[in-house]
Amino acid sequence: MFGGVIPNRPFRPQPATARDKLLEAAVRLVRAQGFSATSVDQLCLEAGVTKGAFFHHFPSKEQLGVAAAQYWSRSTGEFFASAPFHHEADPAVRVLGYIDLRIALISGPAESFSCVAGTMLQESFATSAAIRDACAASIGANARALEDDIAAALAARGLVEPRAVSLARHVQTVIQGAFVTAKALPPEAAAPAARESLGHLRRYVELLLSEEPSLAA
Amino acid sequence: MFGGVIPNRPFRPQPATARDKLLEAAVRLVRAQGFSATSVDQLCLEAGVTKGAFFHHFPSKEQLGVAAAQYWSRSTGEFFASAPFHHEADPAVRVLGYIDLRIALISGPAESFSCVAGTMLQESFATSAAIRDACAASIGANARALEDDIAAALAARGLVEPRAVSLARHVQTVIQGAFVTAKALPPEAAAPAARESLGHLRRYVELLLSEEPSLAA
DNA sequence: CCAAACATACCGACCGGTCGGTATGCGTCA
DNA sequence: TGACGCATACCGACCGGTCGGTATGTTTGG
Repeated sequence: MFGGVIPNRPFRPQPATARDKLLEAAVRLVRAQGFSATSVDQLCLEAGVTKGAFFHHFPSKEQLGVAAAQYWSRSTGEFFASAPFHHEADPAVRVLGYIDLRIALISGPAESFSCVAGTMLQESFATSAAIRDACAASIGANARALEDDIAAALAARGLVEPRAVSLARHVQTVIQGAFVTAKALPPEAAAPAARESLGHLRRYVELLLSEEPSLAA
Repeated sequence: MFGGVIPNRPFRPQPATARDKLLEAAVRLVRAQGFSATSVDQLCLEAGVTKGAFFHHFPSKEQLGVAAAQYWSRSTGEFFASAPFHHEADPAVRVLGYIDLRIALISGPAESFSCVAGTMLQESFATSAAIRDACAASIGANARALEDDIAAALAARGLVEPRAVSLARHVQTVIQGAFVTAKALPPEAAAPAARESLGHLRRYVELLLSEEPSLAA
């Protein structure tokens, strides 16, 4: 890969402070068992810090959840922002390049490639507005990062339908869905199935962007 | 709608026994706040039964989760099995009819149209094999119910790619993803966004099944 | 020397689960 | 017919343990 990162979780800094260690632990545990099933004690154990350190850095478990979503959003956002597909001249190629990169990042068991924001969103959207908003911002940022390229690609084909914002959201929807249904399969089948769904998404985008303008009318 | 059912949650029987009341309460609460964030006491309160009744019918909270997934799978399965789109002659129309029905069922806030199996799967796949398997069976049954129609529609167009099993799974993936990303939006925007993503799925299936055989080669 | 960065000990509320007991319905046999 | 025996359905107080959170040190870097 590029930038010397670890495929599934880019931009993984050596966690130095107790705060960083807790955020890293939160990413691992939330992916594996969700947020509410993860206790503060468990987070401290996984991070190798004590409870005092936890509540020194975070006023509550909920605030750690918010911070974890932001940490996740920032590190993944930086990773995708620095990906080489942005240098492609054709916006359609950039869009497909993003999807190909997402496919390439999927490997191993489900908990190693699933999305922290999506997982937390699902269980916290009704119980914690702060966590919901942080997760929504993370997924929304991913969609927005795609929107301009999609808009340019659609415009280049003379298409007014679908709207770029809608298609960008759809891309994130399929990615999130792939993470969910992957968890229904045995570990060794999870990644291939998720990649296959993203393959369908890729084909859809390809069909849209290779469509003859006459067919779109 | 058909059969005199309630749109979002078909085949809702008048819950008579404490067991049924608990399963109905589980559907509501799990949709809203997930499984592990829902306590046994809360389930009893919502169902209007006592804790004694709970553990009379279920040996553990985990087993209630399994039963809730099966209850969900059975009631939704019966609903989709009895839907009128099955009477269409063209298998492609049946497939699109299924997607259209799924779109029609999406309304109101996210917790009123989201999937119990998908929600529980996400948080329990690593902590409870029994719940994971029950949820996986529910989603798998939905995919399998589509597979024959998809296979027939693809065969009628002379397509060997994609495989029917893969496309059937993809349909479920997009549906699950739509439920997740809907939760990132304010309640009034959730349903329209979810419908829009299923609209993209519908367009993809349409593009596939209306594709000229020459293009597929 | 003092704040920031931790560690330790502890709290009350709530968790899933247990247990002794009651109400009710049904088959059975004198 | 009716009273007995027994299973099912349900009740609610209670248990040990874990939960998120707090109070109070102790260490450490500037």
